[in-house]
Amino acid sequence: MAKMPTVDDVAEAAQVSRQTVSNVINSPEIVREQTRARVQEAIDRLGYRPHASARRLRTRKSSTIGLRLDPLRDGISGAVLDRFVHKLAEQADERGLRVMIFTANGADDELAHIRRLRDGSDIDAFILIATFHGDPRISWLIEHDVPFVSFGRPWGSSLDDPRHRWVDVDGRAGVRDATTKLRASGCSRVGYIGWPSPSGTGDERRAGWEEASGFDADGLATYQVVTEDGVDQGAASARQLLALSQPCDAIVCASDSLALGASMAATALGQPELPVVGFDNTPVASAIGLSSIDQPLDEVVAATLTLLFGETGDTVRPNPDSNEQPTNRLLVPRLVERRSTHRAFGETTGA
Amino acid sequence: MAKMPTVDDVAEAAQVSRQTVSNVINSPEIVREQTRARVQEAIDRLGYRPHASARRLRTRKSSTIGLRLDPLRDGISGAVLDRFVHKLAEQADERGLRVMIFTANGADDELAHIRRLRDGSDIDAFILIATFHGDPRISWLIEHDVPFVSFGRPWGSSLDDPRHRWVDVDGRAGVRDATTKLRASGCSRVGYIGWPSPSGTGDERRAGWEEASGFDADGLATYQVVTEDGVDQGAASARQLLALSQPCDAIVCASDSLALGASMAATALGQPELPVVGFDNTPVASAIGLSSIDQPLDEVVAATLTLLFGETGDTVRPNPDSNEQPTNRLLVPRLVERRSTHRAFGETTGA
DNA sequence: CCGAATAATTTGATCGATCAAAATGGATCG
DNA sequence: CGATCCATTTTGATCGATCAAATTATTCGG
Repeated sequence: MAKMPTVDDVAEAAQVSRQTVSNVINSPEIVREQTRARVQEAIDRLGYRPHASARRLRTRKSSTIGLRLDPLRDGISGAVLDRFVHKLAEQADERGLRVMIFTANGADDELAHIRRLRDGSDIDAFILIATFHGDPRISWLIEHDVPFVSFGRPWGSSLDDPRHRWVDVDGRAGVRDATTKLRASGCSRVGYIGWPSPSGTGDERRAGWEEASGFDADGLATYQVVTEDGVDQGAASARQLLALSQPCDAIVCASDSLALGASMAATALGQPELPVVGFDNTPVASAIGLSSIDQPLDEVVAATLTLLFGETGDTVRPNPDSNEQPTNRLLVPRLVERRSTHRAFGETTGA
Repeated sequence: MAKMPTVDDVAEAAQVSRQTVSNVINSPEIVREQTRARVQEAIDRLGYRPHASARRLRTRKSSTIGLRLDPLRDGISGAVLDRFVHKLAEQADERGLRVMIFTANGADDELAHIRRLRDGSDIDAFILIATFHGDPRISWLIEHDVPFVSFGRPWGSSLDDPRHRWVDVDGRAGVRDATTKLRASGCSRVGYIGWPSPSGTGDERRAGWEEASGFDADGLATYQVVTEDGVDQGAASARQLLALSQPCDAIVCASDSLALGASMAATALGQPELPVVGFDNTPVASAIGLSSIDQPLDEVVAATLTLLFGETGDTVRPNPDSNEQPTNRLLVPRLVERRSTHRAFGETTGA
């Protein structure tokens, strides 16, 4: 690789001082237009690029976001996080930010990584995904004053500590709307397949169904099945719901995995038209024409970056300590309708 | 954030010079044990961490790998790349390397990004994924002497330019073995569903089937269907293969999407036991019990890093210009057997 | 046309580490 | 005992940029 030109090289070429070159790059408005043009020409001609490490050393910020990739889940739902990662890379780039990824085994290991990256000034801010009840990372990050935003609301304690900025998707509203829609289109007994409690996201989603299902206490108990995530589990649960004396005539699930299983079971039982709705709008859902509740990841990422860096900036804002402005965002998901509910909704949407 | 200690702080605390502190960290073997221990104690006590940017400025290397995330594919198969990313983050970490991700729209945009990151000394080396025929990135990177390795062999020209280091998975062997195995277990007419030519990976996979299928020219033409990727396409193709006067009694597919469709179609036609094999071992395959050919991503990543950095090092090796040592690796995938082929193989493996 | 105020540019110091070379301290040996 | 050699440690310079303060150029009112 040829030796890269430095500010001094450009300065000499443009007959100005190094600082002026620096100004042309960082605060062009304070440089006279005529000078600016001359310097810019030299920059282009020499192919100058600021040396990122030198700049970071001096300015003491790295403009880099750290993101830990969750351990691979075999489940289908891991795909959401992958989409999140992708969107993050995209939008970070637009703000002139970099994204660095790492993996860790468990929260402690993750904190060790964060500490190392943070202390080495490698990374300015972190994004946490998949928060859980009593998440030790949150308190540690607050304690050590490391700027961060979590994708996932706090569960349990410290529910409205303004120092914890977060973005989340309102799964309850998503499920509620889907259920309402199914009922409005004529389904009278909408069943639900969800995860065992306590599960932050899972409980929210179930609550959405309960609110909109129109069942009384008995009905609520009858028309929901609690099970671990998985295609087989979804299939078994669906068979259960369809074997009732008054079988349900639509099913909403806490995940696409469950929905896929439910859908296959329904087909096997000769009811391929049974409306089934999943959650997360994973590639599988789109591939097999399964309606699913889609998390608005574009907005999630945008909100995350805004909370961290402000509307357009690329400088981290410190952990807030007052209630001056909102420190969190709860976004509403939307139902993507596909074959699996066309019968119910009577529309035709591309798969 | 409290001010971080520097080498000088540690030096003072341990009553040595800054260089000795530096040596303790970078070449402990040249420091007297007694001194080393004292310095180490001071490092631990003060919680010192080298400032990454300062080090990079001086050493002129960033120990950072750049990776472009492909545009999101809606297909199920995108999952392979996600797994790749994950493994890469894991193994890079073990070598003390960092991974920085970015996105781009098309090869040109990607090159612009690469250039920027490279010129800013942000990144030492790049990993390319999803190479294609006449890939412009390859020649550009070679031309500009940017160290890189591609996951994906070169297609078309420059087949054995030693300056192009690559790692790939031998899809042909994978499909061949799966086909052979099916035939050995009693299937006499193994069909194939694959992508239209020309497609580097697709053509290789098909060739594997052709080599092991045992068909004559007529049979080869009859028992393969060419189609775009997709679940619906897989289902349609499978129906076609099963409607033959001599229907096939097993199907191998170029992807899990196709295989999923084929499997569903077979079930719908009352043949749920028809052996179906997919490719990529995506989460869906594991979720629904579909046998699939698994790319050994651990090995792929290990080989990639070895080609770039040597056996254990963390320093990039320049683009090689001679044939001294191998500059590529072709790895063999392995069949993961699940429900979809249990009948054929007579085994019981967990899903 | 002068001096104050403001704009534009330059100079010197610094961020925190490592490199290269010089200095120190012992051990070895004739 | 003194010269030599090796192991260990220290000093001075440097990587490429930006900050803070100083300097020079320009504008404007009276």
